[in-house]
Amino acid sequence: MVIKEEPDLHWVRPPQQLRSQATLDRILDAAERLVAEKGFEDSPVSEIVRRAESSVGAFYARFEDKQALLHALSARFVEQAMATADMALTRERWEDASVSNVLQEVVRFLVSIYREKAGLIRAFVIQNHSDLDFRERQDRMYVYVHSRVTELLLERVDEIHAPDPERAIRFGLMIVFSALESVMLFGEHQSGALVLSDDDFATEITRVYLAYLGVTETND
Amino acid sequence: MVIKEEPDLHWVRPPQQLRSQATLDRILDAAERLVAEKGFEDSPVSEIVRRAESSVGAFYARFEDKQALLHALSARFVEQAMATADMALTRERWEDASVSNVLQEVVRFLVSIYREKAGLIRAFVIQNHSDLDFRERQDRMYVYVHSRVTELLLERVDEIHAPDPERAIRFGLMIVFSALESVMLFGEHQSGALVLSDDDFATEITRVYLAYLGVTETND
DNA sequence: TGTACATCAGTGAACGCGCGTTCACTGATGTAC
DNA sequence: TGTACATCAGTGAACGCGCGTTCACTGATGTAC
Repeated sequence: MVIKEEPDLHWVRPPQQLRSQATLDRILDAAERLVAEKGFEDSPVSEIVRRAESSVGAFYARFEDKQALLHALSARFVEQAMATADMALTRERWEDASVSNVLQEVVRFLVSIYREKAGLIRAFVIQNHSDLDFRERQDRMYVYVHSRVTELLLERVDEIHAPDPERAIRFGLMIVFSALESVMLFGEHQSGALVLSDDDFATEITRVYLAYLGVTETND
Repeated sequence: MVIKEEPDLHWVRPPQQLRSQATLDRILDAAERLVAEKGFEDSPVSEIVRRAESSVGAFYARFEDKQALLHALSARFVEQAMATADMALTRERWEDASVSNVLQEVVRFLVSIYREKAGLIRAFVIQNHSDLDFRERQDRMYVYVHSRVTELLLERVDEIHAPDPERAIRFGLMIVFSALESVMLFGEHQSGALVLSDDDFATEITRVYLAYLGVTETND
C-alpha cells in the first residue's frame, strides 16, 4: 500500500490513504483545467472541487490555503518540464544534428508546449511577479533548461560566430522564451505584426536566433 | 470656461465644470500610481479616491464602473504613446542616421519607457488577454508605432540584407517588444540568463535585431 | 473471524471579510429675472 | 445687484455579493486483541 511519491510537494499535506491521494489528484487535475481556462483568481475553490467531484473540506484537508494549490500546480509543472528536458536534450539524441537542427526542433517543441499549456503558464507568469517562492521555482526550471540547451549548443561552438558564444546562446534563449510568452500567452503584437501559424512562428524565431548566433543556415 | 478636451474618453462621463475636471484628473493620476504599484485588481476604488483626496461618489459620477477607469488609463497612455511616436519618429529627425543608429536609440528609449511605466503596462497586458476592447486599443497603438518605425527603416532598405526586409522589420519589432515585456514587466528569464543593466539589455537586444535584419553593425 | 476504537477522509452549511456599487443628503456653481 | 431655482459635484455610510475559510458532523479504513 505504497503511495506514489509526489516530489517536492511540501505545501501539500501528504495523503495517508490511496483514497485521499486519488482525491488530491482529481483536485489538481480539475484545478489545472479551470485555471488554464479562467486564470487563478477567477477559479473559485467551490468550482474547482465541484469539477473534481470533491468538497471544500477535502480541499482544505490537503491545502493550507488556496495559494498552496497554485504552488502545487507549479511544482508539478516544473517537475514535468525538467524531466522532459532531461529526456529530450541528451547528447546521444542529437548526435549528428547541427545547431540549426537542434534549435529548429527545440523551438518547435516549445511552441507546442506553450500552445497546449498556455492558460496554466500564463497564470504562473502573472503570479511570478509578486510571489518570491514562485519566482524561485520557475527560475530553477529556466536555469535548468537553459543549461541543458547551452551544453548542447556549446558542443557545436565552431558553427557559432558570435563574439561570445555562450553569452549569445543564453541571451538568445531568453529572447525565444520572451517571444513565446508575449505572443502565445498574451496574444500580443500579432495584428501589429504579421499573424503567423505556430509552425511559421517557430521557424521565424529560430531564424532570429540563428542570425544572432552567427550561424549560417543549412538546409538539410 | 472651456474644458480641456480629453480625446477618445467616451467611457468617462464628460465633466461639466472645471472643478470636476480637476477631480477627474486627480483620480486618474492617483489610479495610475496605485495600479502601477499594486496592479488593477489590488487597487480598491476606496484607496484610489483616498489618494486622490476625493470620494467614491465622485468616482462613480465619472465612471460607469471600475473597469471604465482602466479603459480611461489605457486610452490616456495610448494617446501619449502615439503622440510621442509622432514626435520622435519623423523623417527629418533621423536624416543622417543608419539603421543601427535608429534602432539603438529607439530601443534605448523603449527600455526607459517600460522601466518608468512597468506597473501600468503590466496591468494593461494582463487585462488585454480577456478584454477585447482593450486589445483593440492596444493593437491600434502597436500597429501605429510599428508602422512609423517600419517606414523609417524601409528608407534605409539597402542596409538590410534579410530576404524580405519589411517582414523582417516587423517580426523583429515584435521580438523587441516581447523581450521588453517579459524581462521588464514580468522580470522573467533573468537569473536563468544573464542579469543585465538596462543599457546593456538595450544594446544586446538591438544586436539581435540587427543580426536578424542582416545589417552589418557600424560603430559611429 | 469478529468487535471496538482510533484515525483518516469527506461533507457542505455557515461565517466573515473585502470591495464594488448605491443612494440620500449637503454643498457649490451657474442662470433667469 | 440681489434673490430663487436648477443643475452639477461631492460625501461617505450602508448594502450586497462573491468567495476563502472554518467547523461540527458523518462515513470509511485500518489496527489491536
